[in-house]
Amino acid sequence: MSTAEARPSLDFVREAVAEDLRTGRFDGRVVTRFPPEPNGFLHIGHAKAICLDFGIAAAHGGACHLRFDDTNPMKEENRFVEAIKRDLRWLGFDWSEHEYFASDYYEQFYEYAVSLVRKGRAYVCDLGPDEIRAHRGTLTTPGQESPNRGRSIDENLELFERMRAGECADGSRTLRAKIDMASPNLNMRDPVMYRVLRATHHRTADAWCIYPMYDFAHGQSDSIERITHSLCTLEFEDHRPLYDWFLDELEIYHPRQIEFARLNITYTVLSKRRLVQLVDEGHVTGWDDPRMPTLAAMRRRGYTPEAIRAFCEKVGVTKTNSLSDVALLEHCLRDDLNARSPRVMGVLRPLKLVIDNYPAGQVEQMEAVNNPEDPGAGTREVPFSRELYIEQDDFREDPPRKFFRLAPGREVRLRYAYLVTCTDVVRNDAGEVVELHCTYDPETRGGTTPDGRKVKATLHWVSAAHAIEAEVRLYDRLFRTPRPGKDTGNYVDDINPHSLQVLTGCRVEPSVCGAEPGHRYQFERQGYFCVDPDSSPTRPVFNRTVPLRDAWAKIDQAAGRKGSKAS
RNA sequence: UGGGGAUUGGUGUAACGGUAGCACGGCUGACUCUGGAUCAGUUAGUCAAGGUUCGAAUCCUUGAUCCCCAGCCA
Repeated sequence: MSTAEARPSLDFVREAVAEDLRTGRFDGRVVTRFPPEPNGFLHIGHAKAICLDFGIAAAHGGACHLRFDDTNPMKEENRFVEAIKRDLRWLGFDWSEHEYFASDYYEQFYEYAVSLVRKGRAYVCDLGPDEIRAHRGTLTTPGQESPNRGRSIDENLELFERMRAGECADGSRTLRAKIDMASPNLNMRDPVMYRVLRATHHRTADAWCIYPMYDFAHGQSDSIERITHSLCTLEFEDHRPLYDWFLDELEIYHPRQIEFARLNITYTVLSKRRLVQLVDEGHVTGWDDPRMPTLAAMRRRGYTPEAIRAFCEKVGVTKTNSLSDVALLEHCLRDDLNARSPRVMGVLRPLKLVIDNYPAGQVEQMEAVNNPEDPGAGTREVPFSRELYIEQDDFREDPPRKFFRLAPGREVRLRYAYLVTCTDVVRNDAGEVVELHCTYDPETRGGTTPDGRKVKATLHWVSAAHAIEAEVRLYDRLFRTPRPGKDTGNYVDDINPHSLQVLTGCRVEPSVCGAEPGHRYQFERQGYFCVDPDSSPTRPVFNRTVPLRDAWAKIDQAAGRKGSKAS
């Protein structure tokens, strides 16, 4: 074809879709699906799949179905389907009327199974779980055929009907596909299609006591919905022969399964099993604990859907097992937040600063820019007075090299206000600095210097009398190693004990008063923060979404490593 | 010792026989009323060995390493 384009290259999945479009394999249709099991919350690994599934459909004017893969009533709950839908919408995707459940197809699956029995391709097996395992063989040795493999079609039909009718005890019998017990692919060694299980299903309640296995449900669901491209992760590559086998034997519409590598990110875990464990064992406060990699947690922490989508686009889609640097995620986050977050001043660890030559009782309203990246965001007024709070970190009595902030005798700018010079230091009995005295230069109102003199630092501040008291929750990575469990053998041992630091008595400028949960700010020179639902009207609670890149912190840390850590 | 995948700078990802590029990170520097942002520069790579070819990350051969599979989970 002459349609070879010099556009940004397509990933291998999109290329496969493009090829199918060229060859007319699916009559020009593109229909994908996102098939979560409702047994937990969606995490950022799912976001990658979601962006792919919905992205490919959208790129070709096709639909992406949301299908809950609910074939295991033991683990699935309605609260998870609700959470999944909420998170999908938040991420920015719309499945319109295409909301399905594998459990909607149970009757159809049953008929499919019966037709396979009639064809002599499936049989009822009386082996228990342990016996089935023993008969399966190993990776290097073939399995043994079930003693029931030769049952007559009529007997299989009758037995399968009795399984459904509730005449068999849980685990006593299964329906199995008759394929090849010597196959090198263990999935083809007469895989179980149905098991007997008395559990109340979150949707079908007690209508069934037999439930189909994933392999006997997924492809058939895809087929029923006339999916064209069924995208899944690499571990299902071994299942594709079985996916194809069922569809071929059933002689029904046959989508194409394509596998891609799942997402991994440094300093976190992204398997549902592990996330469940973190929640159940109380290592975090819940699925939406802001330290979790779940979408609900990231939302609460202040991540934007745009940042997550940008990240998913940047990591790409391949078959390579990879480990993405969390720094890339944070870059995407900052990139988005920088463009849209209103700036505000907030002091996390307050240190009182008194301007001796500023009139007591006087209050000036200083004009501050809301977002230098967005002129349309306008300005606001911030009250200034004689007694202020600045950040404890912004003062050093004995400033190290390259420390440009406040120190005895040094002049700095108070952002949007005045230049001040430190004249005195007040200490408590323990010798800690508890208050600073300064003088200000009235000629520098607004932070300007009519004489053109320069100061190396600009500090954020709040007026002591006007500031609002707040709680701030500082989050660090949940794990202290890039690959949790890699060296310790147990990822739980790598949990970072300092992943949450709660600061109380923080002071923020009055303009944030009344901000709704979810509202995001940049606290200048500190990072991006977001109002937590735990906030009350009188006392806001902020989550630190991500700190600003901090050149000084890097210098300071490097110096600290060499020793000389004066207290 | 079975089967299925994978292998390009520290990390992620392009290149489809013709100059190994982009992004993140790192490091310089410029600029700055956020030590932010921005801008400029820089660092560093084709798993190995053979072979084919004028020319190989790409094709062939042999080997190495890593991941997945022995649930009546998905």
